[in-house]
Amino acid sequence: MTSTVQFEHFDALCKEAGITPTHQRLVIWQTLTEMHDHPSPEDVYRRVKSELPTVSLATVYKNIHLFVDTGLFREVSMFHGTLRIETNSEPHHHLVCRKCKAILDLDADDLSGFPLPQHLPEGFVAEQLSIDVLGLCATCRQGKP
Amino acid sequence: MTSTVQFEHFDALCKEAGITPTHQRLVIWQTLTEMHDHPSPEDVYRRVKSELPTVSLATVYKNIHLFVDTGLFREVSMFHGTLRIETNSEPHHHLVCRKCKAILDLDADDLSGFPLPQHLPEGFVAEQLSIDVLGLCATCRQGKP
DNA sequence: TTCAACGACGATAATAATTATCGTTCGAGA
DNA sequence: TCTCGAACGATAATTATTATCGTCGTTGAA
Repeated sequence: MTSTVQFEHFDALCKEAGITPTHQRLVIWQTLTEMHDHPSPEDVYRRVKSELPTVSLATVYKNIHLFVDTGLFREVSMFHGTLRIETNSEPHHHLVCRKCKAILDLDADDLSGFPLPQHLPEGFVAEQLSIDVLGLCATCRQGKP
Repeated sequence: MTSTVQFEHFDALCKEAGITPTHQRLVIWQTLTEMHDHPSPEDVYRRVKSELPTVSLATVYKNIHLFVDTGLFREVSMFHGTLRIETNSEPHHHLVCRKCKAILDLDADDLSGFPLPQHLPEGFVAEQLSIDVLGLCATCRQGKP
């Protein structure tokens, strides 16, 4: 459901990022904001195609990378062979099952108050922390204790 | 340089992990312990092949996964499309350049005192934390300020 | 408003990484 | 030593991703 407000918001984001706001990009962006997990490019493609049947998988890839490069979305590929996109814009971290590779979000509160490290190699500028808690999910614990 | 001590150590590790200690596995394991960075399977293959010319790339892949699954090594694939193996056994975290994807190790001291989170979803058992500091390395900062 | 220039799109070929298959060989226990 | 199942090597197949290229859409200038 494309509202004018959403479109204008997207338009502003594109201007800020210095990219052209096209119809395809709008739909891909909307789709991403409506998905509240960590979809793969293929997942996104499937949903976008239902709204925009002629879209190409390559376009989805190109624009996901564009969004990630310009900071509209973030990548979260930890422990997956495949690219995953972070659609949750709230500050949070991840819980990753080392067996089934499921990714669960973890409120930032639970891992708050953590300072950016002080002793970095010469010239490295730290921008953000990515914290993953590795372990076993309930389901996988059944199989192998 | 395979010493008896090393071989016995590997033998014990295999027994503990419940896997058969073969010659190929020994060489792959040794190679990994001698590399102090985050090699790709292809990197490992090249080195192993110099010692064991008939080894197959598939064998390297199979055994890397086996080592990772049984806990002899850890995977570190963050922000890479490709599998990387953690060969540094000291507790530490990573510094990742978001542009060139370089991975640098960060002593655990610099990120110490971090508690495992308390409010986990029902049934999830946290085993370890993986902390990545994202930013720009000195080289990449030159190109795009 | 119209038009040229350039970037974006879609289709698809190509590449890179990884995994599966399968016949042969090796290692551990009887 | 012998036997069986697991591991190996060679390679085909698969999967994910990226590049190519002709066409189309968007934007800014006239």
